[in-house]
Amino acid sequence: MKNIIDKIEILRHSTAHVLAASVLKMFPEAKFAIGPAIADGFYYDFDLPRTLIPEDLALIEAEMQNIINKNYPFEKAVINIDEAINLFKKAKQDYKVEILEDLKNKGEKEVSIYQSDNFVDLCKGPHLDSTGEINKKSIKLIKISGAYWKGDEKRKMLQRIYGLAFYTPKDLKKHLAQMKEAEKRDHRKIGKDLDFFVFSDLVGKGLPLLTEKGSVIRRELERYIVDEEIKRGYQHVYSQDLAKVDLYRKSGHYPYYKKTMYPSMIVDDEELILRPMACPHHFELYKSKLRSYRELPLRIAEIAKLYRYEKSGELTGLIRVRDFCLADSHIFCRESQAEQELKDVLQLIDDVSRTLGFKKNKDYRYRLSLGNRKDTKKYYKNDQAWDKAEKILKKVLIDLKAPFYEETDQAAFYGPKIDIQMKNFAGKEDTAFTVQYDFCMPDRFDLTYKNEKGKDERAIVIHRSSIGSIERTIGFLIEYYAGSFPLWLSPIQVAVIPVSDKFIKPAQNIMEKLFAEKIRVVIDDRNESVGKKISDTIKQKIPYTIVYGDKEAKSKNLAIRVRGSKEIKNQKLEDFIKNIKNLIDNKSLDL
RNA sequence: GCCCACGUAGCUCAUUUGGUAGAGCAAUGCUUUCGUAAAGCAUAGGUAACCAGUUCGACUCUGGUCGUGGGCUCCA
Repeated sequence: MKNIIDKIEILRHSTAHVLAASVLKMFPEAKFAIGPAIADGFYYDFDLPRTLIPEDLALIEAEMQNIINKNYPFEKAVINIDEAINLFKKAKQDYKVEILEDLKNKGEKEVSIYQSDNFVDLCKGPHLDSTGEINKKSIKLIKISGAYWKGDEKRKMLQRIYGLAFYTPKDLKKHLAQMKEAEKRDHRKIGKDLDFFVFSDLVGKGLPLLTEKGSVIRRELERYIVDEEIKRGYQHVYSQDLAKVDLYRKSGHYPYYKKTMYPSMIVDDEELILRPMACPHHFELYKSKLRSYRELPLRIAEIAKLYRYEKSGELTGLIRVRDFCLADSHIFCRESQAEQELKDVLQLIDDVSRTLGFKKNKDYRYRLSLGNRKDTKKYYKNDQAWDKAEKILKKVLIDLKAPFYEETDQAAFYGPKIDIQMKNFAGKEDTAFTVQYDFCMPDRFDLTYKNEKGKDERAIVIHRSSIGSIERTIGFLIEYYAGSFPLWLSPIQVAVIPVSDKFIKPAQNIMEKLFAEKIRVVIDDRNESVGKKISDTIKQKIPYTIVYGDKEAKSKNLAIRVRGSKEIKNQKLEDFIKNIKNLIDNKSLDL
């Protein structure tokens, strides 16, 4: 049953032991926490007498090489758990003792320990036979960071060392090259280089300012999604960014979300707050009149500005901000309609993703985010409803043959959800879009409709975002296309370059004709060489560049350079306009 | 928020142990009027993130604040 992934995990975990052994040499009083294999490598958490500095990594790595050279065997011994506790107590390994006591409480009778040279570690294994099996040229320590013991921010912060480990130096090199490529595609770097967004210390952290170019991208995405949703039967609304705190007390968001909400402000006798979500606003819209079963499903949608006080260390570029715009919607329906609505939402998300160029399975996958019945603090208590909701979400995913995986303890407090996880070039995943099944809010807000018999019935709410947070989606797109946006999203679609001053006038005429057709066009009439201007349009990733001079004036044909190609296409202006408008209207991914 | 690292011109970066800043690109001006990845010359541009402290003297050392990055935790 062992496959290659398991094997490389053995290598990675064994390398973590070698790391720990090296750290022990440098710091005999070091305390050891845990050191698992992770994607691409491993880490180990230590409690050390002093904080590590980056230069330490080279020293530790040198010691690791040494241990590998010595080819120590990994020797396994199975011992009684009380014996193990005594052993690690004597060694003053508090963290290991804590792990052992947890194991003992769970009923474990004996545990295995592994020894290599003088380093003994509690570990269930398995391991390589000896340290010499590790190729010392295919491992590398990469970074130091802090990490809470047991992931609990109230516990001590330990020092974590991350490393990479592969079978061959070639694999390591390949991985490092990929990391470099990801760095080049980093939306923060490209966003700055191509002038999409900026940050200002004075405006504040987590509050990006979209430049004109970035704003074009946002406007196009918003127009697209609003039109698309209206086509599919959504009612698009505008509601306000401010609301009384009472609204969130009623929705029940307040106790759960208090930490991520901005503090309230008191104006006259009202206590107001910047909204962290639009749900309750849409509920109030729903409740503004008596609803009939005939109106359902009722889909209220909004490009909603939301404010969340994210911890400062969590902010990154456009991916995680404190003030963002969510393509949000709440679908009010009968329980019997929920399955079809969920399927339609997933279809919408698929269509949106395809339009943006993201590929299912390759670029994104589905996460069925489940609750935890035992955690009544985090989740609304109603076991039966949770079971039902989780079942229906799973059924929908299976029916649609969607590639998904399950994760517990990832649900919203009011119900389980399907998260669409987008993978970036660095291999990390972020939630792009989300679909949630809510049986809790309808109770709290008393969301009802009149059924066929004129009796009140409880509605179900599906929360969903189609194109996600616009900011985050722009971030994904920047990285996905490395700034070379599809034509319809390109801030500048066409650049016109007159060969010399003599041709500025006719070039302006061309520009005006394109402009009149709502094509985003600029003219580069700077006193620079043609080569220089071409170089600039390439740097700016402008899809089409038209060079205009004597030849074009005589032939009435345009010389068009298409992004990504060195060849020059010749085309009449009318044909070019027709062609490009067609590509824009179809949101073509090709030029 | 916590651990670590970082913050020098619009951008990318120099300034070897403390002696008050320099380059390329960009910008502006002039020359050139140019054919598909960077023409030439000149000019201007800095309270070294901010605030204290140590020192005869701080970009450099110390402390604090703000911001950025990588993690932890959290999440759209």
